[in-house]
Amino acid sequence: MNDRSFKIIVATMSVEPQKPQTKRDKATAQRRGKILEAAVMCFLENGYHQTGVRDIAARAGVSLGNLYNHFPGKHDVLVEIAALERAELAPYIALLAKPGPARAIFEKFLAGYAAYLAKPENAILTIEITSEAIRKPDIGELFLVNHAELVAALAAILARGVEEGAFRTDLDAQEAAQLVIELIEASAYRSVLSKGPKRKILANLKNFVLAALVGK
Amino acid sequence: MNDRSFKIIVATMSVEPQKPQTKRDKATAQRRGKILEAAVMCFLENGYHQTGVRDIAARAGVSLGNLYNHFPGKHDVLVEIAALERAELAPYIALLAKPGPARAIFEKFLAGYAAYLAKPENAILTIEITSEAIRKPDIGELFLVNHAELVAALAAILARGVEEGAFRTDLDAQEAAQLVIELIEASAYRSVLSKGPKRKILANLKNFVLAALVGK
DNA sequence: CTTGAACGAACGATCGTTCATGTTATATTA
DNA sequence: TAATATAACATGAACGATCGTTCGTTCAAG
Repeated sequence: MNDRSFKIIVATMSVEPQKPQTKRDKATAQRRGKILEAAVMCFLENGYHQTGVRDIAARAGVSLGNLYNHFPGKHDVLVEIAALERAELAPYIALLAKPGPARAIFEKFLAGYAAYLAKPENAILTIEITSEAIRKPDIGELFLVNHAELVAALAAILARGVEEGAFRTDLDAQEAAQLVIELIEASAYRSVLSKGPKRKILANLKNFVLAALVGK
Repeated sequence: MNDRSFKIIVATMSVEPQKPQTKRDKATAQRRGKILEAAVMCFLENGYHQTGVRDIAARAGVSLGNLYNHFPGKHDVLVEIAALERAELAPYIALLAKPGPARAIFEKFLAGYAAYLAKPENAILTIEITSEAIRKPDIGELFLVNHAELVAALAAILARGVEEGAFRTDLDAQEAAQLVIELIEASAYRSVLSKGPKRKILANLKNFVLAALVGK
């Protein structure tokens, strides 16, 4: 498994505050990061419900009791991870907000976001969180906010594309954006589940989506 | 919650054999059906991992020990449910195999399958099974077989549609079928998760998909 | 001296499964 | 047909394991 995404997650979370940063605060932040990192790996390998708090603590090299000094409970660990996952979407939203020809930007976004989800660790973690979101309201809300943000950014550029004449004139930007996001994600999940060769998935996805948007 | 789908499930499973049908066999089949029905409801309400064997037994009005006379274990209950879910796809596959104009049949299929998944109980149950399929090979295989069957049937009619001139000539039927199925399913799951009004989802889905297929 | 991080034993609950023990319906006898 | 043997059904207590969480204590930093 690739450790890259964990690094990102840990890096992201250390940005948040601007505290006095005593020696102890620093150590605490590191511990929290280690725990989150360990939790992500556990959830990826065995799923949220099959992972015990002891597994996380052991993997993080932290005692069971100490984990509860840093997190109120198991659920809160997942919530924090879900929030960090959300932060990883920021670059793609930023990309969509850039100036330039709508269609070119869209294609860049499509390739980038699809590549991001093509990594099994990202896809599986998202599935795990989504699955939990069905019954845990706080996670569900977080999930929907992520989605809405991404869809809104995409809808904006689709609308601009319509104005530029790059897309069909009768395109409902909002709904099309929803569907495109869903299609990218679903396609990624399938490729993770089937474990087959995934070389041509992106190309087919691009063809299909562009046909739907351009309609020519 | 709607009890209709459970009835179907139970009815489906009673068709299987053509046994001597003693009084005891009949009672046993009923018990098994009751247990499966109860399990489905539990899984829908609380998810697979949050459901205990005792919950299933209690809901089915069966003793804990007796449940193990009918099923080897909890996992096997889910496997059986997954298999029954698969059987529910049969009508849609059959629909795709019918003769007639490809486009009309496709539109009928699209509406039917989308409507099926629009029922929360179907969508959630599928999510639950999919989620489990990631780490349980037997369920995963079952899931992929379902999918492959549906995709193959859809690909066939898309190919016919290309011949008939109803769809774009450069359409890769196999890949397009994959994507269409994924899009229908993903769209349904989102609608379940968001709990918002879902009246216009089908119309938008249809527009989008047809634009992608027809490309005009 | 105060504070909170760090620890692991312990708690109560629940998990999936097994088991000993009746209790029936069915098949086999007479 | 009536009696009996048999095998499946039905039951809930019990098992060992593991769950998430709490607690009392130690120890070092502020």
